[in-house]
Amino acid sequence: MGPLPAPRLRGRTCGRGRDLTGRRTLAKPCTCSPRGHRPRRGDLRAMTQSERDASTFAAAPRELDLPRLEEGILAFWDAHDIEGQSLRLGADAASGRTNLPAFVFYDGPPFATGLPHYGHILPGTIKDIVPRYQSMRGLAVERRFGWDCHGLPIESLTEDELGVHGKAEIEALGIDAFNRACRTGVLRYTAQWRKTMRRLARWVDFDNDYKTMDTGFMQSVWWVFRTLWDKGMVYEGHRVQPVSPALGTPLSNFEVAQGPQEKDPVTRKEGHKRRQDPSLTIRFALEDEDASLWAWTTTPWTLPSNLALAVHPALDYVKIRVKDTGEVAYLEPSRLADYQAKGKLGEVEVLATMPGTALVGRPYTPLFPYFAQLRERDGKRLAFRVVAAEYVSTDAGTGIVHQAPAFGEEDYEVGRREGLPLVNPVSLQGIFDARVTDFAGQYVKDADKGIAAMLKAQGKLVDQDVIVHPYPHCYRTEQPLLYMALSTWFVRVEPIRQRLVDHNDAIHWVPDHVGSGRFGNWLGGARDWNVARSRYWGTPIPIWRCDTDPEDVVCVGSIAELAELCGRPVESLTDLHRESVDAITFPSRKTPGGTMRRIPDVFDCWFESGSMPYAQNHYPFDASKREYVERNLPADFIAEGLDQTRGWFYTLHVLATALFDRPAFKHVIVNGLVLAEDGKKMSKRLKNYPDPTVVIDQYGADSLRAYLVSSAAVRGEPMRFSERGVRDTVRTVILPLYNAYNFLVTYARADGWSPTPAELDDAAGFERPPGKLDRWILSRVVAFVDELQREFDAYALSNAVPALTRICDDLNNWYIRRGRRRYWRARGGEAGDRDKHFAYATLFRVLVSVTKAIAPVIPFVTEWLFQRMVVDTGLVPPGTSVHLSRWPALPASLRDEALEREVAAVRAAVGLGLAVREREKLPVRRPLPGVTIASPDAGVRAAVSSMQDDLLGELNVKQLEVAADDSALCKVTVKANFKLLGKRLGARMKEVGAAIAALDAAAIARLHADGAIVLDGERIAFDEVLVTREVLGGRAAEVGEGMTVVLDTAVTPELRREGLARELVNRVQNLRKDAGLEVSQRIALVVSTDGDLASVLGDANLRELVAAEVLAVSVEVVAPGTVEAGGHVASDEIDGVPVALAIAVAAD
RNA sequence: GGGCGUGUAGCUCAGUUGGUUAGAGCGCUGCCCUGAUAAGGCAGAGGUCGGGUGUUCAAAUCCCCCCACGCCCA
Repeated sequence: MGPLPAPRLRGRTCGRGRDLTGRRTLAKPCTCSPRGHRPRRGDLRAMTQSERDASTFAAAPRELDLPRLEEGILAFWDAHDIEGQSLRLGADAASGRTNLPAFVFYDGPPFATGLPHYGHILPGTIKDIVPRYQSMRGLAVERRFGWDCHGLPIESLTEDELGVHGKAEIEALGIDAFNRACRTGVLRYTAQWRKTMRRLARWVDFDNDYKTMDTGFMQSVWWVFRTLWDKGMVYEGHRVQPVSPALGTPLSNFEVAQGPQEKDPVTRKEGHKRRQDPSLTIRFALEDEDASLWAWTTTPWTLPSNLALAVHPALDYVKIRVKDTGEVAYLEPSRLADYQAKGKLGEVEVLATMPGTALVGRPYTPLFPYFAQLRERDGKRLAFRVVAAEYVSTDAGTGIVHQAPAFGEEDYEVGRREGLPLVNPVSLQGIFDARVTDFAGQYVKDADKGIAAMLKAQGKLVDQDVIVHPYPHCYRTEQPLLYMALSTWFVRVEPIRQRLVDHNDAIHWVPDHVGSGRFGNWLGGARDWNVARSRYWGTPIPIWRCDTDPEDVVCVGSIAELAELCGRPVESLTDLHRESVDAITFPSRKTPGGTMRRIPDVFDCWFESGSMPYAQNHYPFDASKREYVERNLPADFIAEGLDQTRGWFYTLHVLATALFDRPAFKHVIVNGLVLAEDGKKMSKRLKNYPDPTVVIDQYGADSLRAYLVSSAAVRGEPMRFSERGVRDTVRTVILPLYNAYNFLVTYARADGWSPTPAELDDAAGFERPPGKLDRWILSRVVAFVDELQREFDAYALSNAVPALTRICDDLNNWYIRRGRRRYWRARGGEAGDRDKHFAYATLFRVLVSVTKAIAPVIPFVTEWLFQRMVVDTGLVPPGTSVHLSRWPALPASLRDEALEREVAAVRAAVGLGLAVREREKLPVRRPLPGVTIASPDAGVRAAVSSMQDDLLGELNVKQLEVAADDSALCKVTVKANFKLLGKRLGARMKEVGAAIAALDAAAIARLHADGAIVLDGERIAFDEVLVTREVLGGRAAEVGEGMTVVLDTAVTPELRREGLARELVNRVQNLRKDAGLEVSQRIALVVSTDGDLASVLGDANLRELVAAEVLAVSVEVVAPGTVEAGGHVASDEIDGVPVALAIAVAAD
């Protein structure tokens, strides 16, 4: 798809041309100025200087250039510090400087490692809409921007930039230099972020932001950790982690995922790069029987660390004798069959079958002597025994799995459960230490061969093979990773699991399935949290350990405490990063002669994100904010993407529960991922999405916001971003609202009508209009405002824009359309003036209310409308903003649902009538003698009768007849109401349903009259059937919506002449429009024609009708061919009669 | 491999405790209307409701299995 043209709206003079049939043509050249040289009439500042009359509406711009309009509003907000006023209200309330009720919002910190894209713009919009709405509701909302500065993404970026990779190189460069580079790198994009957020009208305080790398923030993180420590929630443990031996460092999951990938040749699935590894089947000699256990491994280098063998407790195992050798061995029978099938094993005799549980506990001889001393402890068997493990599978191997607890996560878990010691004779570089005497100093993967050879020589090898399998490799060195248990620090989560689940019940999730499903499940199975990372750029873990007694550790909870411990002045400790605190040591208070040194780890950066409610306010060190923090937990509202479920949402929740036994937030909107239009991830490389700044410059931020916030993504589902969608939003959302405003301004200016303060009064004080049309639109607006309020209060944002389109439809396609003539200048009479006043006042009031209610979603256009309607007209002082005003509060008593139903019935009748005209090819301009509306519903009949004028006008017919009985017009059939009857009849439903459908007209009439009928022995009530009507053949009628609409199509000569007059009116109006006349300008009309048309104008009444409709002060009929070219002229045919028109502007 | 979600018209999505003609908007086609609107109205074409199985008088909807996509976890 090529680039989409920007929507450009032009004034009437450069509109698409029309020919005189009223059809639009594309032939007419466009006279609008080229982009960039447009008249600046849409610009707020320009307009306020040159075009604004005191206390009346400014003219609508000839062109609506949304991006430019938005820039003007940004300048207006800046000039009057509107955003600042809103933000300060929030900050003041939050900090207790004012008594305004507060609405508490936490901003989730983005990683500032790139430019903002749709994945930030969508949550950014959500985070803007809710606080704007709550502000209008009278709450003060503090909104502080947050920056997540630490963590691996920024470290990786810095490594690339500095060209240093891995621990050794970073430490050679110096942590100081590395962290300095991280510190500058992380703020590189802040200016662009700020610019983009401003352009999107996201009101958020960048000046009073928080950064996770600020000393105050970091000190609060220490406090959080120390508090957990004091509660006994911190312990040192091990976790099996992937290690890159070449880099000599453990890797994060993120880095593992960045390792080389390839597709599996069979499954075609992307996975780790595949490699060849040895595949050994080893015999372990049982100590209590002259037999062996066969076990299998693909990592021979872990065999020296073997401490157990695992069997599945529920699987059956067999004891066999191999016929050739006489060896007796145990293994799983399906695996036995596999070995035999592959020819690795000959005939066997099955000696016994037993469940895995029967093998558990049996002792075997250590394969190697290195750790044989672990066989017993305190006289009890410790290692080298069979254990049970559910994870044992029969996919490969023997069904008996070698266990080396230090070298696999599952092994580690089994070892922990079984109380096995943790034996790790391998360094981070992958080198065996001295304990493995035969292979000491060897790289483990190199030792694989020697280990296999030794086992073979000792007769312990059953089988040796090679396996090709996907295996994680180092993202830098491409060497295979080694998994090993490393010491790390944990926060206990398992003991507070139930509290986490309980507090989650109090959280309102949007969509709710995230809370009950993904998040709830995660909490229910929550594991202790490994909070330590052996990295550099992060908040150092404040644990100091004695160098002579590893059990002697202290956790430091503040700068002051550290200063006291190390004997330095507090003022000298201005930074808490590794380069500043690693060197700090102090003598142990417990261990004489011992020196306390910090452990090298830093915090998982999620620990910092989860600490933000406290750390952003330097809790508890800043005494002025202590109460504030405690009062503002939980937050009223947060929002982030679905990917944060186990990230920020989780860490916030865990820490709030652990520290304060509270949830961290009350309402949360979870947005889904924004995908490219092709349904794939947005990718810079593929260029499968348009640059956000380009989209904003083209269509405006309001359109983008409205588009995003109407998508499934605000309900946590993935959405496909389409530029076309943004463009359509301009047309379907922004323009209809603008058009309604444009109508008001056009006529108010022509009429000199200006609003008075009474029209701004939402309270009950204003004078209620007597007319049905006005009362109807007011009722609709009350319903609209209520609906938005309900949706916003439920944090359901996606229905706001559809609600706006519905009210705009009511406004443009019924209220204004039906009320059009009320705004025309020549009305005369006191009654007319009074009606006109209500017409203007109602439309004005409606537009202002709609503008306010939708302001949180489309802040620019609404501000622009507000300025033009309310500020320019002098109702409020300059510098007033829609976003600082209160939510519309129209009296609920304006709601009139009965009236809404009436209008709905009339609009339905009109729709049916127009459908008849369509089908019968009866153009609406041609009047028809009558319409009959038949409905058994008295409400429908009353509605069409009472709004007869609207109905006749829309359908262009002269007479309305209303009837209750439509039996002469329609064929009535009934069918069962399955929903009702099905419950009652169950299995008989089908049979009875058929009987109901077979009822004839007479039976239906009886059913209606008696209220019930007996069929197949079942009594069927009238309200248990559904009535369907079908128009009887050969009629100009349509049926639907509980009524039948029939048109009388007998056109009299008189009606035909009137139709011709209206055709003529239509041609003149088109010409007026093409000529660019103002709506109130008078014209002199010359019509050149003969025949029927000339005689129509010869009729004084019809000539008067035409003249009145087109504002002609004179109508002259001349013979064909006498209208000159030039000026405003047009020619056409009406009913085959040629006609030429000429108009000239006349004096008023 | 596990958890959660998604799959309905060309596109974006509704579809209630299961109820028999599966809807809307956009786009397309035709017709119509206009004293504000590059708008609007009416209609038409367009669907194996991802596939399969089961439960039921009745399944887009409930069960089970499978497929595809996404996120998170392993």
